[in-house]
Amino acid sequence: MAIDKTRLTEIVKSAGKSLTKQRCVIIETLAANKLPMSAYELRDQIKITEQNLNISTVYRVLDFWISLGLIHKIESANRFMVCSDEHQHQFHVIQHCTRCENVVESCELASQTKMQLSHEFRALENQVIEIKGICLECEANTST
Amino acid sequence: MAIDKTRLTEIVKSAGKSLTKQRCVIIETLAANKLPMSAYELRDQIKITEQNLNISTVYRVLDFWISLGLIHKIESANRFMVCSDEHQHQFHVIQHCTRCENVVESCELASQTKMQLSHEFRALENQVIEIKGICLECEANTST
DNA sequence: ATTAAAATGCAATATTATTGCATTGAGCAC
DNA sequence: GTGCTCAATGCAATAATATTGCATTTTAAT
Repeated sequence: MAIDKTRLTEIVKSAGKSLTKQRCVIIETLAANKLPMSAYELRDQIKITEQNLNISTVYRVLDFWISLGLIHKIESANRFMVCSDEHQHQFHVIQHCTRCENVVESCELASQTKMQLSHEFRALENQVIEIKGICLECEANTST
Repeated sequence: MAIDKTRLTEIVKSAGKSLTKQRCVIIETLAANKLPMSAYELRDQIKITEQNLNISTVYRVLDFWISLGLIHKIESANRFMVCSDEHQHQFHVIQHCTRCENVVESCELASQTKMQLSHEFRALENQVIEIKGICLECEANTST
C-alpha cells in the first residue's frame, strides 16, 4: 500500500506546512509495513535503507501526521499505522487482532459509533477507538 | 467511593486466589482517589501512609485486578481506575475528559457498543473502550 | 508445625517518550 | 541567487512506563 505523494503534498501545503524528506520517509515506511510499528522500529527500519533519524524527530513527525489525521496511534500497543479511512470520519474504529497483531480500520463501525455518543460529553474529533479480538483468519487457524 | 471488602473476598476466593494486603491497599487507594492513577503514583501514595511496595508488585497486582475485571487500564493515559460498572458488561466504555482528566464509565454506551460489533471479528471480553472529549462541567467553565 | 505453591521483594534492565538547546533547511522578499 | 526568518531536525541527556529472573516471604492446605 503506497502513499500518493501528490495528495500528501496538497494536504501538507493546505495546512501551511512543508513536506520534508523525514516526513515522507516515515509515512512511506509505515505504509509499506504490514503491521503497525513502534517509533523505534520505524527508526531502525529507515536506518537500514535510507538514513539516520533521531528518535525525537521520529516522534515529532509522527505527531505531525497524527495532527493531520493521516497516521493513527494505537495506544494499547504503542504502535503507529497509516490511516486507511478515506472518508474522514470523526471516529476511526480499529479492530486489533491480539493473535496476529494485524489491525484493520472499520468505516462502518465508525459511523455507527459516532451516532450513538452520549449527549453528556463533547467528544473530540479525529480519535481512534480500539477494539481487541481475534480476526476470522486467526480463528480459522485455531487448533482447539 | 470505598470498596466492599466482603465482596472482594468472595470474588478473589471464587477465583482461587488470596486477598493479600498488597492487593487490598492497591485497590483501596485507587478507589479513594478521584482521578485515575499511574502505577508509580499509586506506589508513592501508598508509601506515605502505609508501606513500601516494589514497582513490580504494583504492576503485578494491577494485572491481577484487571484479570478479574475490577480495575481498568486507561491505555491512552497509562493510568488505572477501579471499575465502576456493577453490571458486568463485556465492554466498558469510558469517557475521558482531556481537560480535567476525570474519567466516567458509561454502562449505557457499553450496551449499545456491544450490540453493533462487526460479525467479522471475535471481540475479547472485558475490554475498555476509551472516548476522549470535554465533560459538561469543563465545557461550562470555558471562557471563550 | 510442615510443606508446596503463590505472592512479593529486589534491583537491574528494557521500552517508550520528552526536553532544551544547537544546527540545518525551507520558503519568502529582494 | 543572496540574505533573512522561522520551522524542522539533530543531539544527547533524561524522564516515564514496564518487565524480568531469581531470592525471600507469605499463604493455606495438610
